[in-house]
Formats: sequence, structure tokens, C-alpha cells
Amino acid sequence: MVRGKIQIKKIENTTSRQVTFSKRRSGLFKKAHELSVLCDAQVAAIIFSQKGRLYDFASSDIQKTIKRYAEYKGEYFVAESHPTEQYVQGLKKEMVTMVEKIEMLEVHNQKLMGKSLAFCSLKELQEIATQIEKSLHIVRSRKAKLYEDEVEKLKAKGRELKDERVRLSGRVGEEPSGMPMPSGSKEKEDVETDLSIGFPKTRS
Amino acid sequence: MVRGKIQIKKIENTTSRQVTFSKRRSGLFKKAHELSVLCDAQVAAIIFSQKGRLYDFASSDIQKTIKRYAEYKGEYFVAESHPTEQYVQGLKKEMVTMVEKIEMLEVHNQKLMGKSLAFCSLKELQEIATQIEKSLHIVRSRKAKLYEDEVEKLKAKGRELKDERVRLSGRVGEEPSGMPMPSGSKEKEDVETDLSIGFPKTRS
DNA sequence: TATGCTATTTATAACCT
DNA sequence: TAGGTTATAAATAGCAT
Repeated sequence: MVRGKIQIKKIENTTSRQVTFSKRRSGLFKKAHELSVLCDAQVAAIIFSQKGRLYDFASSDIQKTIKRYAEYKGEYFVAESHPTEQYVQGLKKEMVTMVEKIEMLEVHNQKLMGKSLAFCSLKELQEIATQIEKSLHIVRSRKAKLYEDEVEKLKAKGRELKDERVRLSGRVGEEPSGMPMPSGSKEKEDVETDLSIGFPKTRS
Repeated sequence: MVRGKIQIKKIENTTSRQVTFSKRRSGLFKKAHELSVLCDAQVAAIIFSQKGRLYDFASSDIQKTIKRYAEYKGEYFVAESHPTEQYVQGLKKEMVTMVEKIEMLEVHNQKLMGKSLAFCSLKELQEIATQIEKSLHIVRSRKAKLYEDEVEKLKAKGRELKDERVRLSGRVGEEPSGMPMPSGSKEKEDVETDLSIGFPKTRS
């Protein structure tokens, strides 16, 4: 005889609570079963009692249902934190390509540096030598060009300093107090260049 | 107005079935909730509709409930096809390292081949030139060694052929019908070597 | 497709054995 | 602790909107 509505809050009386648990549990499972049959749905229910005992119901294989649940959540709800297997396969493929490229480059590098030549044929060695000779030529040209530019820059700097000195001596008097300036000498520019080479280093 | 008891079997009318599904589903979840509160139990329910849509209820965290279930049963419900974000981050980090390595190797390669020198300092150019010179020296030595070995092998072959001819001529008679054999000549070995160089090619 | 209504079925709280 | 009884609350089938 139900005396009135019950409040949905924890039943404090242990005996009542256990009885209610047992009855409502079977009620819930019955409803779950009916739902699955009436509506052709896949239903699973898991209950842990307060004491930690497990009760479960599933309209079909509960493991399959839970797996399906995990996959569903993985695909649609937490997609960002669960990349697909396909995506990872793509990454791995890329990595294989990269590893191959690294190996290829390393071998090439080694050969260009005169290492790991033990298994090279004469013909291959000839090709490498030709390549290296070509490289050496280019690098030397570039070095020469850079050196030339440097020298040119320093010469310009030297001329600038000379002009400055001339202007200064003009203002102070007829006799410049600094080093005497040779004039008309063919060697002059070279001498000044040599001096100037040291200048930027002591300045900077 | 309920006209009478219903049979617990699949509702054939689609509309009715969907309405019943919706109503009974919320009824089930309500019962599940009440059970969890009244009896202090941990309750989870998973429903897949006929169309494959997921509905779930859990009195606490459903993942925890499923995990507890898995532990209780001693089974795992990992969605195999979904690698963890952490794993993918690891892969990506590796890839970044590999990309850096490739770039480094490519730059080094380019420099060894006399390319992309535009931004090299004089000092760097000097280092590259030194490296290339060293490489060239090694490659040339190796080439020389290989060539020497080849010549040595061919000379041995030449001597072998000479011995063979001597043996053959001894059997046929005093006069060998082949080419006459010069002897005591200083040029002899070189001549034979030159001949022999062509031999393996025509044979193989 | 969802929500409201209501007659009726179903679940169940309290009690009993 | 389990199962049965019963008065009552709750759920819900069929219909309407």
C-alpha cells in the first residue's frame, strides 16, 4: 500500500533500500528489455550496487554494445583527440618516405665527402670526382669574387680616409701632423689597401 | 486511452514505434536515475536506436562506469581504430625532427656541390673549399687504387694467357700458328696489358 | 516530428508471511 | 533475505494537436 508519493532521495533505512534496489532493478531491466523488443533497439544497462556488486542487462551482446559505444564516441564526439587510423597510416607513410630521403642524402653526402667509397665502381668514382672538381671550381670562383669585393671595399674606404686627411690638414695648416703622404707612387693604393684591411676589425 | 495490454513484440508501424521509443526511452532513463538516487547505486544505460543513433544515461561519469565494468569483468573495450592524440603528437614531433634533418642535409649537400653559396661568408667558403679539396684527394686516391688493382688483375690474366699459349704451341709443334711472341722487350708487358684490358669486355 | 491528454496498464512502497 | 499482497503512484498506448 503506497501511502503517498515518495521523494527521490537516498533511502536511509538499509533494509528498505535493499528491497527497493532489488525490485526497481528488475523493473529497470524489464523496461529495458521491452524497449529493445518493441522498438528494435540495442539496449544495455550497467548497475553497481552500493556494495559494489555488478548487475547488468543487454538486449544483445553487452561487449559489442560497449564497443559500439566507444567507437561512436570516438568518431563523433571526441574526434579531435582521437585521430583516425587512416590519418596515422598517412603520417607513417610520409615518415617512411622521409627516412628514405634522409638515407639517400646521407649516402650522397658521404660520397661527396670522400667517405663510404668502398663499394663504388671506377665509373661512379669518376663521376664523383668530376662533381667534386666542378664544386671546387665554383667555390673557388665564389671565394675569389668575395675576396675581390672585399678588397675593392677597403680600397674605397682607404681613398675616403685619404680625402679626409687632406681636408683636415688644409684646415689646420700647410703641414699635416700625421704620417706623410706619398704621392704619384704606383704602390700607393696597395699600401693603403693593406692598411685598410686591418681597419674594420679594430673598429668593430 | 490504452485500449488493452500490448504484446511485447516489435511495433510494425514506424511512427508508433518511434513515438514509443522516445517515450519509453525517457521513462527508462528516469527510472535509472531514480534507482541511482534512491539506492545510492551507479547506473549507466546505453541505447542505440534502430537507426543507429546513440542515447545514453549515466548517474555519474559513463566512461568511469564502463571502465569499472571492464575491470570487474576483466575485459577491455578499447576502440582499436582510434590511436591516442599523445601517440600522434609523438609522431609529429619525430617528423619535425626529420624535416629539420633533411633541410640540414640538403643545405650541406648544396654547398658541397657548389650551390647556394650566395650567403656564405669568406670563412665558410674557405671551410667548404678545404672540405672539398680533402674529398677530392680521397676520391682520387681511391680511384687510383682501384685502377691499379684492375691493371694488376689484367696483368695476371695476361701472364696466364701467355703461359697457356706456350703450353699449346708445345703440343702442336715447334711453330706456333698464332701471332709471334716477342721476348725480352721492355714494352712487352704494357702491350699485353693493353690487349688484356679489352678482353673481359668482349668475353662477358 | 514532438507534445499533450487520459483511460488504462504497470510498477512499486509498505506491509505481510 | 526472499516472495506475495495491495493500494496507490507512475508509465504509457492511442489519439489529437
